[in-house]
Amino acid sequence: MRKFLLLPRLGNRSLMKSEKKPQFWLDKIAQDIIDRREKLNRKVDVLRVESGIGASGFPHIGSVGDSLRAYGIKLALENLGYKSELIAYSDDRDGLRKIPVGVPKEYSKYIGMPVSEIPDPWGCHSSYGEHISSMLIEALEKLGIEFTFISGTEAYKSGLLDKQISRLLANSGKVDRIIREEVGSSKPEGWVHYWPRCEKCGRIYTTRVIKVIPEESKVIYACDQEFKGIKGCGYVGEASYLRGDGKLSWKGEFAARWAALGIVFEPHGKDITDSFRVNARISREILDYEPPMTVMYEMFLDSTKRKISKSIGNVITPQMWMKFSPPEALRMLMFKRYRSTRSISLQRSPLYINELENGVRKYHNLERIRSERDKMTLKRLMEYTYLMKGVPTPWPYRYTAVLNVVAMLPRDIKFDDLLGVVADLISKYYDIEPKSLLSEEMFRRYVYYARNYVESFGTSEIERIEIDDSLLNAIDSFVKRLKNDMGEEVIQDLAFNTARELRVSVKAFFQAIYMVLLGQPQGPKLGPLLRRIGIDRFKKLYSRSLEEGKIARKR
RNA sequence: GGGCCCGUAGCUCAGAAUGGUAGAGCGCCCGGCUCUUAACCGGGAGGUCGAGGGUUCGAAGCCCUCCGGGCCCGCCA
Repeated sequence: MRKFLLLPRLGNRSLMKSEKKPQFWLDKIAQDIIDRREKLNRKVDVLRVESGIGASGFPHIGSVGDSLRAYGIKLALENLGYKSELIAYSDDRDGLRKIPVGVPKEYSKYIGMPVSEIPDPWGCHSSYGEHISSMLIEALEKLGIEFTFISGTEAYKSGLLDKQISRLLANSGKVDRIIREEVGSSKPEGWVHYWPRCEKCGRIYTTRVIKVIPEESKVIYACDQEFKGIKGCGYVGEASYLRGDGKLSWKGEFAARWAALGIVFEPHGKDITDSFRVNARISREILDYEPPMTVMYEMFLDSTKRKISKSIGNVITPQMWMKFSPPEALRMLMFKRYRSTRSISLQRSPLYINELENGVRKYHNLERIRSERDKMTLKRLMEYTYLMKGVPTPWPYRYTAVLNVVAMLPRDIKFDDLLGVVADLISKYYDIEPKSLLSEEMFRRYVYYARNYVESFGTSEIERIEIDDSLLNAIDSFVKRLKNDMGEEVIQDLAFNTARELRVSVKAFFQAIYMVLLGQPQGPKLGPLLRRIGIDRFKKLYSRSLEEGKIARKR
């Protein structure tokens, strides 16, 4: 697909001509990586893929999407029989650019300083940067991603990038030219794209390289630039560019990392497309390293198609996701496709879970899928969703059922009690022992997600509903016949018999009752539900709805 | 000023590298079932593939122009 061939163009198309079989995108890219490796005659033991993890702003759902997709490629490469490793590279050498919400305003004094050298506002980690990246690491672990963590700061200090830095600085004129050709630059011509750290004020974004002295691996710099309203301290000094006394600008840093670590794949968001292009050229033309393959993924929008932004307050963090749906649902969403997964919304989490359940079920019924392509896509999607460790057999109950039950129960029940009650109801629903439900991890998680969902989003409010005359008569008659001492089965039978006797559609009859009861056209099995709610309470609810005009007669 | 992405059924999107009878899921309509479920089974309606032009025996796809939506760069990443 042309999109991910954007950077490294595969020359030898005929190579693949014979294999016209459609492939899942992760498999396809992995195969391309292998083909290219042969072509470049690059012999390395471990094929490394990379995902950059931000350390300056709070992690959001898109951040883990990047890592997840990179991890998918790692799995795909291993699936082809190669060793692979995911590098999660923390950008904790980046300077602080702005103060995120929730961070003290005084922190503006740290603007322009590397986030790894700024104290942790929450006091639990050794630095601001470490705190932020630990949040992301935690999320990645919850998602079941295995990775090797590299701190940018450590990378610089250990000299990991020294060879590349030296080469970039020795060729700084060429670097500047490439940047100008690709994206332009407002800096004066001949600018050295490197940030020395000012030894006096500690900032990196207020400095300017005056001279590069390659023989001594150092630069002369002046701290006289302005960044975000912060003026440099005016200090002039010299700094070694080896062992971490500064930082490459993004116009070259990716390239240095790729070359130093031997990265063969790294996904990127739409917002840094240009950056990738510049780095690809720098990598190829200056560092003699053929840049990694990549995919460009879209930014996430919320359900109203607005850009996710902190100021609107519609940010979704991985932690928030985990409150409403399982990690595997997120993995499925991210693996499903890599571009145009445009909107995402926690309110739609029941949908995502439903999709997961459907996927699992279909996986065990692959022969039913007619189209070969769809069959292959679903098969691989589910295998990747479960990280190649095996797709579980479908569980016999559904999240929507759990959600319906939780939604109609009082909100103030303690969680443990809620579990019991829900297990009780669901067991009637699906004819499973409550005990075996309670022993299931997935079931407990479902109740947890459902409770959080109901707390955050509630259920649809009953507005005014119109019910057909004949249906309403049937419900009337059903309500009249209901007796306090009726058991679940009796109630259930009564509902069916009433509908049949009065010759109304059973389906419509049930839907109408659920509308009255829950404001939605379906719900848990009626008998147990009414038993649980209480016959009297149901009768009162019904007559009150009639009196208040919430239920109207449609003729 | 420069650059990128997207536009295919009511909705979400496949299909585009390699041109060959327009697809799936959901929704909707009809029917079935041992008749509540974002459960199952069968069938159906629904698309000038954003517009126009070009190349071609043949274009959703390739080329050009335009329209619409979104994004990035010219601070930083």
